[in-house]
Amino acid sequence: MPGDGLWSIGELAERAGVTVKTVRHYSDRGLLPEAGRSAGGHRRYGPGALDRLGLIRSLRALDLPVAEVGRVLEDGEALAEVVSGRLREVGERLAALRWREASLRLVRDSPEGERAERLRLLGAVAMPPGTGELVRFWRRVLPVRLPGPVVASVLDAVVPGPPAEPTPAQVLAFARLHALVSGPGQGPDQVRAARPLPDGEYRPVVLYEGLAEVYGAAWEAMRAGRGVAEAGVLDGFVAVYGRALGRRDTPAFRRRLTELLAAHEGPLLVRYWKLAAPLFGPDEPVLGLLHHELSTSLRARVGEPTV
Amino acid sequence: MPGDGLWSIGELAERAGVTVKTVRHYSDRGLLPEAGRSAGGHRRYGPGALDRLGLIRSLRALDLPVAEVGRVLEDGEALAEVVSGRLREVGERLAALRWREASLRLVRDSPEGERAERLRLLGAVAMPPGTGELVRFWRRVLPVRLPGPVVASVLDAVVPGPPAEPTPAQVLAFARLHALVSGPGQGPDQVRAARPLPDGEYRPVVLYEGLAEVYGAAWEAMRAGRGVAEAGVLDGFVAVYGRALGRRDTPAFRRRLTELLAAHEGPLLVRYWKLAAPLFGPDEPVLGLLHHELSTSLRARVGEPTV
DNA sequence: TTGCTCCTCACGTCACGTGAGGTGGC
DNA sequence: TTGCTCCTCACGTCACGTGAGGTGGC
Repeated sequence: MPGDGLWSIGELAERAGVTVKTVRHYSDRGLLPEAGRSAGGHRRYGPGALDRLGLIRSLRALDLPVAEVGRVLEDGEALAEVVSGRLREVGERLAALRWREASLRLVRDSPEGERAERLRLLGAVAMPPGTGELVRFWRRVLPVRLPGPVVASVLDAVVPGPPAEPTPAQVLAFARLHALVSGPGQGPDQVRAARPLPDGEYRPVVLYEGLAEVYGAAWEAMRAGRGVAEAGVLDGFVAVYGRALGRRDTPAFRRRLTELLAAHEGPLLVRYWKLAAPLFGPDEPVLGLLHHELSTSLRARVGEPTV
Repeated sequence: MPGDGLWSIGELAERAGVTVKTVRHYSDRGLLPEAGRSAGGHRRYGPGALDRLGLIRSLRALDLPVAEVGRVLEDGEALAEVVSGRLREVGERLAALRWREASLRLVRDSPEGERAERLRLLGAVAMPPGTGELVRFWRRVLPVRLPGPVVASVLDAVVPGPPAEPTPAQVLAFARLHALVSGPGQGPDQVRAARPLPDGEYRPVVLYEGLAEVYGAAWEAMRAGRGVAEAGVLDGFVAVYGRALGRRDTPAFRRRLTELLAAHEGPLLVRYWKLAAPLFGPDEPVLGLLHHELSTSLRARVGEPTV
């Protein structure tokens, strides 16, 4: 029916640079209205169809699902919302793909003998991994009576976030951390041993809030190039334990504290911090390391006269 | 049939942390052999099934298609190859997603009035865009008689590669470049006008090989903090045109050359280089800019006595 | 009349998940 | 006997591409 100013499906498809099948698909789904049909049942398209088809293709190029494209066509206002939603989704897929790429590299570059075990480790974590398991672990480790807000801020400081652009080494560390924390070997006994002091002997809020402050000071000292365990910080460290235990800072208390700290720096937490350390950014304090430095310095000084 | 040391599908699934449907799926596809069936037709699994299922899940976590998982299970040697293939694929998907993310941001942050046009521009390029259109453009612009290797090295220098992690601005520049180069307004006339000199008046190989060297020297001068158009480089620039045209470097030739260069710095290439410049890395020379600087300096000096 | 276009089903893609309708096993 | 598990189809997902078998339009 030439001369009616309308196009056949083939003419429209060619002008838009898509296949006839694609145009038919959009027509059937209602995205691209036909001006009508010829006597023989052939689709005919009006003058607005080419622009509309172009818009559909542009939106599809952004990977909007056809249904969303339909929404946008019906209501131009919806574009911003739909695009934001897509951005969120694309962000998630990017995170997953980045994690997957690092995992594949890890497997590819693993020595023969370690491959099987690493595959097993990787199979046990999501990509990207959530922090749920780590959080649950710390909730078990932390003293039961600690109030919610304190727990939240501790969790925030001790649970590393999955890096946005992980290296294979970080993927491995995360997988191992996950295995450490959710595998066997962290039953009630091990978990209890990971607590800083035996339950019931101290005031947990005083200890945790005090330690947060001391770690902060230690971190500042470290960034400023001074020793992590300079005298003022170390005194603060001892004072916090003193307050929590209701004891004064005496040489005897320092010796006792040294023993306590040594007894509770068990293999579970040592391994935790070893794995977790490289997962913190250069601007984030690694509490486990700071704690270790403080404990070690204290041990070295015990017996020395208090300044 | 308890006591036979075998597991039902449900027992196996629970131990592996997957659904019964998933196990059935792998069994049906031959990845996970059944030890046999019970009298009533229920699947029974032997002791190796749990490990095998774990391996399947690990490989699936790396997003190997089930068919590839099957290959790896049959032939452990195939793992390296399959993983490499996957890495290639993941790399491509990452590139596409990064491009898509930047495109979505671009659309989201576009002023109302520009959105429609930008959508149209984006719809016309692949994500990530290929360089095919740009290459075809330059093949039309370059003199016909230029030998293959020279063409190849020119193309390499003038066609920007799509950045691996594009910003929205770069996505827009690339889309505009694409439109510039493949849209209307670059028919034979415009393309001929984009050539550095009228055909037949000069020796193209001499010109292009010479210019490559001069641009290199200009780039070095620029990186070293000296002027792009310091005397030595500028003399070289003139000399190359002189050799190509069979003329000596005289004040008259310099004036003539200035006119030629001005006549052929047409809007097509000006716009090309304006769009392309931000698509080159900081360590890559932008030939169009260097050329412009050299031409401009020459124009400024014409009339001055040759040193 | 001969090609070419266009029509409408119907199926495949990928790795399962979701039923439906029926049955085995403790 | 009663739940619970397990069985086998069959269909849906997503945006088309690929036929098959038939017909309109120049």
